[in-house]
Order: sequence, then C-alpha cells, then structure tokens
Amino acid sequence: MAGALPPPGPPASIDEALALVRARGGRVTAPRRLLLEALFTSPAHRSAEDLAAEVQAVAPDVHLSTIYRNLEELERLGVVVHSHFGHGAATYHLAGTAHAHFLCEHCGDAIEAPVGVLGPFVAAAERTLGFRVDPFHFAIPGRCAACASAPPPPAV
Amino acid sequence: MAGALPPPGPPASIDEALALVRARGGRVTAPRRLLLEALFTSPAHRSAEDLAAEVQAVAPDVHLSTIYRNLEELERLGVVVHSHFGHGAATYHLAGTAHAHFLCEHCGDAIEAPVGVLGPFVAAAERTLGFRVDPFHFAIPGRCAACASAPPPPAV
DNA sequence: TTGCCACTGCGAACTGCTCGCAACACCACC
DNA sequence: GGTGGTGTTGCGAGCAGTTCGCAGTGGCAA
Repeated sequence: MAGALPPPGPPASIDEALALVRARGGRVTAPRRLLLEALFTSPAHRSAEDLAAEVQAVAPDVHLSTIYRNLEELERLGVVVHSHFGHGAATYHLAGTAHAHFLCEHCGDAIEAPVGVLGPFVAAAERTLGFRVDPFHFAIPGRCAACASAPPPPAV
Repeated sequence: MAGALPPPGPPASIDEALALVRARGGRVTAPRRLLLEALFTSPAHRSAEDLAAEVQAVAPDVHLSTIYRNLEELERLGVVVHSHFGHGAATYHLAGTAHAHFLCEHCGDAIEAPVGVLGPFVAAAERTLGFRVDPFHFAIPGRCAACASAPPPPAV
C-alpha cells in the first residue's frame, strides 16, 4: 500500500490497529496482539470473558483485567465497539462491523439489523425530540418472528 | 397456570394489587404493602435500592433481598415492570405507566418517549423482520438535543 | 385456636467489572 | 548493543447489583 495515509475509518487489519496504538504512544505487547488476533479472526460477538479465554488458550498468563484494559483502549482508538445484549455481559466486536441488534427475550436469539429498518426511526427521533439515537450500543429487545407467532407463555 | 383469573389490565390501586397477590395464593405482608405504597405514591422510576430506602424509612428491618423478591413477584403478576437505563441498576415502576425512554449517554438525562415516535419503527421492525419490539425494557441510548448540538468530545 | 407453608431477615455468594500497586518489558535514544 | 523512561502487565482486592439457601416468623384457612 502507499505510504503515510492516515486511515479514515476503523483499521482493516491487525497491523493497522497496532499502528494506531503506536501512533498515540502505545506499545505493541503480546496480550494486545493476541487480543487483536482474536477479534480479527472471527466477526462474532464475544464477551470480555470469551475473548480472555481465546487469548489464554495461547498465553495462559494473560489476566482478565488486562483484557478489559485493552478493550477499553482499543475502543478509545475506534478499533472495537461494545454493545449490550440483555442482562448479561457486554459483547465486543470490530468497529467496522457495527450494526444494530434485535435480541429475542424468549429464545435469546440475536438478529443483526439492516440499517434500513432503523433509519426512519432514527430520523423521527431526531426530528421530533432532537434526540440522536445510537442504535448500536444496546440491543433492541423483543420477540423474534418464531417466538412471536408461538402462543405466548402463561403469565405465571 | 390454569387461567381462572384473567386480570384485564394492571391493577389501579394498592388494594387491587394485593387482591391479585391473594388470588394466586400469596399473602399480604407488611413489606409487600409498604413496597406497593412506595410504588403507587410516585410515578418516578426508582431502583430497587431507592424503593428499599423508602420502605425502610417506615420499617427499617425490611431487607433488600425482600424488596427484590417482592419486585420479582409483582412483576410476574403484571403489577410492575422494570427497565434498564444504561449501565446502572434497573429501575421499577407501575406497569400501567409503561413508556419508552431515551437516555442521553452524555449528560445522563432520560426523556420519556411519546409512543408516536416509536410506532412507525415498531411497525417497520415487525413488517421487515417479523420482530415484535418491546421498546420499554431497555432505554434507547443516544444524545439529547442539547448534547448533540454541543461540539463532540475529541476522539482521544 | 391451630397448623401449614408463604414469606421474611440475614448473610454469603455470584457476576461483571474496576482499581491500585509493584514488577516487567517495549522501544526511543544514545 | 546497551540503557532508561514509562506504558503495560499480573495479581488480588473491591465494588455494585443481584440472587440464593436457610432457619425462623407470622398470615390466614380451617
């Protein structure tokens, strides 16, 4: 690739992410590299604990708090984003793949939301309330098609 | 489970709520009554801890876990609902006053959402994905008008 | 009045996350 | 190829919010 172009969006590779880390004075360490490898090798949403397990499969000494600190740092640099699915732990994924989620509270299934569904809602919220919705940070709860069509469970 | 007692809507008074408790075999106890009083005397959103403090102002011995257990029970009976504001504790309020919330992640302000803003979005989600959105359970994050117009904080 | 059992208070435990601290090791500079 | 400053790490304690187990209490039907 050409020389000194600052990446306009989120980094597309581990090396680009590490360059970003270096650019703001950070250092390239083994836990950091392993965490990035875990993030880049799969687009899935994983909790900090899942990611820690993946890193620890290679380097068992890496501590959970190191994972949290690195995720926080990478989020500040725009490499990853986190979102919340229901009541449980936060999940992390690459910033480039940010998208909204619908979470079925019945079967636990998460549906990745095409932006088109949210666009009019986001626009309406801004027009009516001046509120700029961030639809990525929290999953939108409800019932998926399969569970919605099934008879609702008894109230007790 | 046998639907011998279909309550048409959420109870409108403490006594109605207690009748509901009795109808499913429950008992009317002092902590339960005090909790309902706290819930019915103000429409505000309060955390379990806030509600415990209100109850404990009258009956200091009531334990926080009793509050949680009663809230769970009342939720099962359809008397209260809980919702989540950002990362903090869950908040509880009467089921009859359910409404969506927009939560500003910058100043922490919560805006109660007129249903009109959400209607088209809920309809679109159902039409496109078959997904039945429950917009009440989690606050919708973003930036309020004041914070959105202010210059965004530097990325680092 | 009696007795069953729903409910309570209490404290420990759990989950998800953050913090303080001393030791370590990356890397700019020589 | 050293060397030193300092960013990062591992560790463990601690926090908030919530749940659980247990033995004792007391509401209420009979």
